[in-house]
Amino acid sequence: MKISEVSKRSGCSIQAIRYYEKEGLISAPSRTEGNFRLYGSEEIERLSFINNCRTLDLSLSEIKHLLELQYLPNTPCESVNIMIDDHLSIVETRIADLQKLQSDLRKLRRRCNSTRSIEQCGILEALSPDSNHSVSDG
Amino acid sequence: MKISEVSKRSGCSIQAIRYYEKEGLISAPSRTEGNFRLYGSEEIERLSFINNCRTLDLSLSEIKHLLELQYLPNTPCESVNIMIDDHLSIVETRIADLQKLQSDLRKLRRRCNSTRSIEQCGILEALSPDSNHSVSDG
DNA sequence: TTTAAACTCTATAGCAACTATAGAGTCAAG
DNA sequence: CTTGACTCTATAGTTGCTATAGAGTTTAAA
Repeated sequence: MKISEVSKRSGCSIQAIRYYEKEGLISAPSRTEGNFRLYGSEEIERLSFINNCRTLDLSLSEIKHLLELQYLPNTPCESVNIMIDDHLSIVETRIADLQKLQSDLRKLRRRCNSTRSIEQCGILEALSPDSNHSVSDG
Repeated sequence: MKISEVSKRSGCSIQAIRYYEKEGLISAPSRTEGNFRLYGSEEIERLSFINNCRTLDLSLSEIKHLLELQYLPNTPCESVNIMIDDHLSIVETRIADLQKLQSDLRKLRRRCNSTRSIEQCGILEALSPDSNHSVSDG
């Protein structure tokens, strides 16, 4: 299979596949006489795995770690669990941060209706440093 | 004032201040004989404004737009409101995406307890493409 | 057989908003 | 006068790709 077929079957873009090769997540495949990459079906599995992990926003280095673990089938899988837990807590933190941001933006938005001038705009006033109405207070 | 003082008072890092100058968010200040940047208090206000906006995750180009509007005090401020609304909807989408991710990760995590081997790990199994348990299903 | 379309290759730049570093110069205090 | 703190510019690095240029390869039709 050439790269475009592998791309379709694995869900990874062609550029991404070449990038993963460069980064060592997949090994360099054989080539045709004309220097085109040639893949077998194991590559599709591996790339699909990578794609699944990317869907979950795991970083390439985390994925690399998971791929390496698959060559050590008797190792305890605790580090996999820890990785997922760590990832979960990052996601939780990000959600909380964004919810704070959302609330700040909503408060800010309430400072203005659309009929004013820039000079009188409550939003710009709230963003200004000498304002009594800071970004975060209600 | 030299740059480190402005940094402390505005909340922007020294590198960030130089970056904002390069990007045209603040104008190039005067210099000492020895080529050090010298600022007045208006720069602190402007940088604090920028910092407030960055806290709300507004992009530099959005901030640039807001700064330009301040020179047009009689313009209607509708575009400010629209910008905040647009920003809010981006944040809302991001939160929803992350919540989906969080739920997927939690489901994944439940596939494994820490006493197994890599070979038997339910997490790795779920991430594999030939699995009947895809990443997203319960 | 030619030729054009479709595909692939490498290498490089770009994204966003900085941070970090190197190497050099400037300034203030002791 | 020297030492340490500060500043300067320029460049690389961050993350995971995408987009592009310019060149070569393959395939199918005319």
